[in-house]
Amino acid sequence: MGLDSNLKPYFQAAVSVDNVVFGFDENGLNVLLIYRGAEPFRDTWAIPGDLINLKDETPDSSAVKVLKNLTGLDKVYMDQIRTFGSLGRHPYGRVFTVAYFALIKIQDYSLEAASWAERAEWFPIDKLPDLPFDHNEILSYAKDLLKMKIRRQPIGFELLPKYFTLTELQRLYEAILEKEFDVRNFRKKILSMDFISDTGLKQNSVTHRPAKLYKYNSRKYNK
Amino acid sequence: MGLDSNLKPYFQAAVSVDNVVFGFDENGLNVLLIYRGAEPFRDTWAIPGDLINLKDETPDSSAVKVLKNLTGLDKVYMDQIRTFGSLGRHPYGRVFTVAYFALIKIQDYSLEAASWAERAEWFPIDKLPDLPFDHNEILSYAKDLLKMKIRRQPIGFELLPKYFTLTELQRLYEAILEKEFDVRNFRKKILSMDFISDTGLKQNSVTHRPAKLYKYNSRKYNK
DNA sequence: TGAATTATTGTAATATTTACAATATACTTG
DNA sequence: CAAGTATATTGTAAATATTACAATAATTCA
Repeated sequence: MGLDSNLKPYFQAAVSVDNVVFGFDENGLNVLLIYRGAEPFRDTWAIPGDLINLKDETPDSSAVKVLKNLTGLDKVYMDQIRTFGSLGRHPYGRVFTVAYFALIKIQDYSLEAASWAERAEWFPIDKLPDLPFDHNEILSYAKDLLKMKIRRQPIGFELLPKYFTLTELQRLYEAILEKEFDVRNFRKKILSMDFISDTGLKQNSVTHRPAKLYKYNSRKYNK
Repeated sequence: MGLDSNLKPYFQAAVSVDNVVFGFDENGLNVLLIYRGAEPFRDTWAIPGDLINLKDETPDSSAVKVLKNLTGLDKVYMDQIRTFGSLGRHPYGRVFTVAYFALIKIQDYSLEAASWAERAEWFPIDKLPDLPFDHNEILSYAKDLLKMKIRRQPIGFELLPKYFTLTELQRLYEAILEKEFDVRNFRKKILSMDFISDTGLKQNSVTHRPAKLYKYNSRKYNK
C-alpha cells in the first residue's frame, strides 16, 4: 500500500485551536475574548482561536501563535484541555478544535487586538456574552479544569502580581472555587504548604492597616 | 465571506482516534494491542486506532466504533485523554489523533481481531513491545491519567470481576500506583469510603483460608 | 483622639493518616 | 487427625490534618 486515493475522504478536515485565557483582578476572575472581524460569526465575541496551518504548526505551537496574533499576548504557556469535534460545530465543514487554557497576570500584559480580531477584552466570568460555535461548552470544561488544578497545584500565583497579600490570594481561591474559606484556616493551610514567602514588604497607599506582601517561591514546591 | 478557496489548505488534515484499553488479571495491569495488518507500520503491534470518517463520526463515536471493529470489544465507555499532532507523527500526512482510554473487565469480554487487525491481545504493561507512531507517548499519558483518576474516583472496580476480594483490590491499586500499601490501612480506608459491600460469599477452590467476596456499590458513592 | 477599616493570630475538638504484628481459617500432608 | 502451610482478617496508639470559632493589631481619616 502507499498513498492510497482511498484515503482522500479522510484528509478533508481542518483543525483549530481555541484558547481560554484566565486573568484575575479586583473584579474577580476574567476571561479574554475577541470581537470577531471575520466570518463565520463575524461581529460576535468569541474565545480567541484560529485554524492550524498544516504545513508547519502543531496544536501547541499554533495555540501560542494564534493568541499572539489575535490579542498581542506573547509567550503565554498554554495547557491542552481537550478536543471538540461534534458534527455541526463549524459552518464551513469538519473542523476539530483543540482547546487550551492559560493563566496570566493581567497587569503584566497589554492587550492589542490584531489580525482579524477587532477587539480583545477581559470579561468577568459571570458576565460573559453568549458565545458562538461550541465555545460555551469549551469554557465550561476550562472552568472545571481550573477548579481541579488549583486544588492540586500551586497555580494560583500565575494569576496574581509578583507580590500579593494573603487576602488577595484567598479572594482568588474563592473566585475560582466559588466558595468561601475561613481566614485563619486558609492562611494556616497556605503557609504550611510552604510555597510562598514573606517579602518583608507591605502594602502602601491603602486606607487601613497595610497587609504584608508575599511572593511565590517555587524552590520549596519542588520536592 | 463564504466558503473561501483560501481555506482549502487548512482542510487537508485527517483525524484519528487511538484507544488505550486497560485490563487487569493475575499478571497485573495489561494493555490491549493489535497486530497491524495494514500500512503504515504493517506487522507491528500498536494501540488500536483508526481514521475518523468525516461524514458522520465524532471523536467519541469513532473511538467506540473503531475499538469494536478492530478487537470485537463492544460498547466500551471511553474517556478522552488528549490530542497529539506533532508534524512527523504519521507518514501519510497531517494526521491528528485524539487519544482515549478505557477500563474493562478482561473476564467479561472475548477478543476477536477483525478488519485490518490481524491479532488483538493483552500485554502486561511492563512487557510491552516498542510501539509505532507516537504510541509510546500516548501510552505514557494514559498511565499518568489512570494514576491520577484512581486516586480520586472509585474506578478500580471497572477492572475487576463483579465479585472480588479485598486482596485483589489492593493488588490492583498497587499495580496502578506502583507502590505497596499496608494491609490494615488499605482495608480501613477502602471500607470507610463506603462504596463496596460484603456479598456474604466466599472464595472457593482455593488452597488456604478463603477470602470474602465484595462488590461495588454505586449507591453509596453518589453523594 | 476616637472611629473606621482591614490584617493578623491561637486553640480546642474532631477526623484522618500512619506505623506496626498477632490471630483466624481454610487446605494439605504424613 | 494433628501439624504444617498459606493467606485472610483485625486493633490501637501516635502523629497529622482539618474544622470551628473571635479577639486584637495596625493603619488612615475626620
